[in-house]
Amino acid sequence: MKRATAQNVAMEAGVSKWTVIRAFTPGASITEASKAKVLEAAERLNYRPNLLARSLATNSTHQVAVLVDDFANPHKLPFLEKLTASLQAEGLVTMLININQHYNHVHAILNADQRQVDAIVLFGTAFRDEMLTDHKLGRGGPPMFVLARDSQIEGVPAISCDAVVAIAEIGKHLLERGYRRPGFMAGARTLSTALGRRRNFKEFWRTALGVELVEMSAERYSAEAGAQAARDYLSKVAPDDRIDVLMCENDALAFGAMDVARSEFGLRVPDDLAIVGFDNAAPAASPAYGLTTYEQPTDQMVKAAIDMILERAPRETVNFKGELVVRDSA
Amino acid sequence: MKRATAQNVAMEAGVSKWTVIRAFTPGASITEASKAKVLEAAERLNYRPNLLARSLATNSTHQVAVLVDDFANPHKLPFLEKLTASLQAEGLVTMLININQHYNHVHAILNADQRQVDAIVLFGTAFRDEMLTDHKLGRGGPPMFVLARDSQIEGVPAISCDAVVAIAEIGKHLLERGYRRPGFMAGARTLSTALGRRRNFKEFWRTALGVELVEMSAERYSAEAGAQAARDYLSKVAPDDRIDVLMCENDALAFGAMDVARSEFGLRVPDDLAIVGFDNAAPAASPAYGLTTYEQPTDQMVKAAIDMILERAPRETVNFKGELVVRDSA
DNA sequence: ATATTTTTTGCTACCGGTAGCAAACGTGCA
DNA sequence: TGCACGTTTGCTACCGGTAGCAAAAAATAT
Repeated sequence: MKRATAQNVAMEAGVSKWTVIRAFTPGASITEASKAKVLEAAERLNYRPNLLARSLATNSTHQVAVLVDDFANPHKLPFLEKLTASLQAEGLVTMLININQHYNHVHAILNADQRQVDAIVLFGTAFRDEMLTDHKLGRGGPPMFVLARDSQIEGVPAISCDAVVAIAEIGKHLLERGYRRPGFMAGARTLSTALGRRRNFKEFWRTALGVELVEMSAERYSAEAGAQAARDYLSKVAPDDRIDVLMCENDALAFGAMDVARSEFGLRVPDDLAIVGFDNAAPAASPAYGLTTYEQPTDQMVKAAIDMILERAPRETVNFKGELVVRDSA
Repeated sequence: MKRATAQNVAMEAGVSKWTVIRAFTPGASITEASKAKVLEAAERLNYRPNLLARSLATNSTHQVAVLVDDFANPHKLPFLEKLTASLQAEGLVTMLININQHYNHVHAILNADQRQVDAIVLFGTAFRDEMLTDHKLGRGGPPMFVLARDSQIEGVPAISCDAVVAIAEIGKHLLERGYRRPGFMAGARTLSTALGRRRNFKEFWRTALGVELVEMSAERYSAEAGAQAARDYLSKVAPDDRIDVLMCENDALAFGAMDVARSEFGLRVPDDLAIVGFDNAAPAASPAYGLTTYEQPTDQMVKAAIDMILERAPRETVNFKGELVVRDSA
């Protein structure tokens, strides 16, 4: 059965279609009598306005494209939950776009643009800045934002957790606990801008103690990749030459690294090797891991993103301060 | 700057707007010459077709609403990754809808319907069947599907993992390992249809050994809720009277239960208490948990769902066989 | 060269709403 | 009773495409 349109309801109620529209427009000029008549007819025909047609006419879809590429990170899920809930509370709907080998940023952005989304959020996705600057997609297209990641791109504000402050806090804590031989595990190496944490961490130790950071990198941001990177390092370096603390770019890597250190090399954490993560993903709190990590202020970040989308706040890069969560692993 | 329309490109290229449209319609009747002319003009004006207008005219949005309510379950993330990737491979886009206190199924379904989505997928969400049957939303609205959960609802096919087979396999395994005093931890208790696993498990033990299942239930489907439920049980029941194996309705609950059993009650898993989960979420594979669990055939399920959405397969309830993953915990 | 067929192009009508103007209506007041 | 005024209703034009028919142009046959 075909859906009823305003025109159908109008016939049924014996009025014009514009009167029907008015009955469904809050604050429109219409008498109680005709409104009741229309609503009753609408009920009978099971009519509800077609938002597609409305979007076309008003030039606003109330849809926001959210691009995600890192589904291996358990931290994404609660973050995504908050983001979608907050968007929905503002009457916005989430178009979730999975960025992968078969569907890259350019595909995604062009498609979202053609669908007339109100905004595009790059949610922690890994991309080379040139990709966005080359394709001048800005031209009258939807505004773009980078969430939970840095961005140096002109006209694309970033909403993120202040990496400088975060690393300083973590570094200070590790220094106080007496760690002296730091290591850092990064995820996918290819991305210039994604490496803020590594750079800051390296700088910290150089300045504080004059020591060089031992760097390793995982293929991807996942526990398996973290496990493999840790395995490579630990099997290559003799116990006495090893680092005493490993900071991982995110918790997923840290879980993998900790698993390998404990079960494959018999190391005690933190006594033989301390481990620090980043994100405070759910398993970090479990006694099985007890991971010392850094929690991003996701509520603030989500709020800020939405304020920018709705133009309630200036569209410019902002950084929020997170919080060090000290547990057993360091 | 306003976006260019087909009309603008037509002026620029010196043709009619229908010729422009044809240049962007694969297989349309148009000479190479005018196509080239149009594409060049389009490039100059940065034109790309407005999919909103197309959707309105063709009565098809290529959008699929995916409703999710259980963001505490880490298993959701990789599943969602597959689902979105597969939808995108078919040219469909995912509208991710977060079901919670402030935004229930009726809201979500009505909204998705108004946005003219091509299909609605209830992805493992908890709802009372009446909710869907009362509101006769089917009337010309988009087809609905239940994914990764049972459904008895007329006209709403379910794509799920065969609970009977799954529970039989798990039960058989536990029986062989010599467990004799089974317990079951369910998530949110309110849902009649969601309790298939519990019912089958109960039935299994009754039939096999004539023993009664010890039942407990968590507030929600999360590690914290699982931890609390386990804590309640273990602190209430003396060691000698306790169950020897606990099957949890999903892995999230199992992680919480295992954490509490080990770290708060000093129990060895599986010696003092064996634990079984369901889903094979990522942490289950970690040596920190080594959880025996049951893996749903997510690839098959996703494929089946998409085949139904695209009407490449009959729209009827299907069950797939999963696989028992035996690890250390049972 | 003309007639016929095929391909290409342009056209009207339509998808289901919105914006804002103009006519119709009802009411209060002289 | 007539006029001014505010409210309600209906109207045209539009958002940016699609469908399918008719006219024009190009290709082929006679």
